[in-house]
Amino acid sequence: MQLRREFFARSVHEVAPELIGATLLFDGVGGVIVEVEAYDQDDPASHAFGGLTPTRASMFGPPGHAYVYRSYGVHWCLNLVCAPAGRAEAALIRALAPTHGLDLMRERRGLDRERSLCSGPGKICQALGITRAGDGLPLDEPPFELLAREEEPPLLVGRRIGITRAVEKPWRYGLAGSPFLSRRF
DNA sequence: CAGTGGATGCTCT
DNA sequence: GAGCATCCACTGT
Repeated sequence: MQLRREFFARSVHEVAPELIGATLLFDGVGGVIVEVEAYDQDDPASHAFGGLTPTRASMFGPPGHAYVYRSYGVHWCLNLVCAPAGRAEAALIRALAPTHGLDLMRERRGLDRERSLCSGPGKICQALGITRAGDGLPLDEPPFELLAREEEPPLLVGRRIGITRAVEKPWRYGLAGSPFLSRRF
């Protein structure tokens, strides 16, 4: 079942754990979300912290859309904007279990093992072909497709990765037992 | 398997 | 000019 835009119009702290197990596709290529992180505007590690800038505009809403940013000048990273009205919050998609379009992913990522096709936010965008052109697009229309999970999966919770501020917040969620995580919890 | 360091280029001060 | 919500290759066990 397709996730509707209203699904994302809640706090990221509610939505992010519910994204684990959902299926994310871009132009028909993608897989099951196995790792996400939550960021909100009161969080010093967040792009929303410190206010609106042109490249970060998508993070400030409306919810149910993509926020794509460039990381370390090299990689693209995908967020799903999840926020109640007036808030700037988003879930960073950190890892997928690949299910759709594996050949295309391998081609885009090089001669990679299935395990490392989508085990990191930069890897996901490379494998799915997501660039700045995807920034601001609605998540309930092509090229995006988001399918709800059928059952509630066993969750892992831990500290976020790769940040220097607010490192103590337990806002990283993962699918327990998945071999496709970007790092172990 | 864990830890380290370089590449990379854009954004904001 | 500093600082990155990263990745990969390389090292050492």
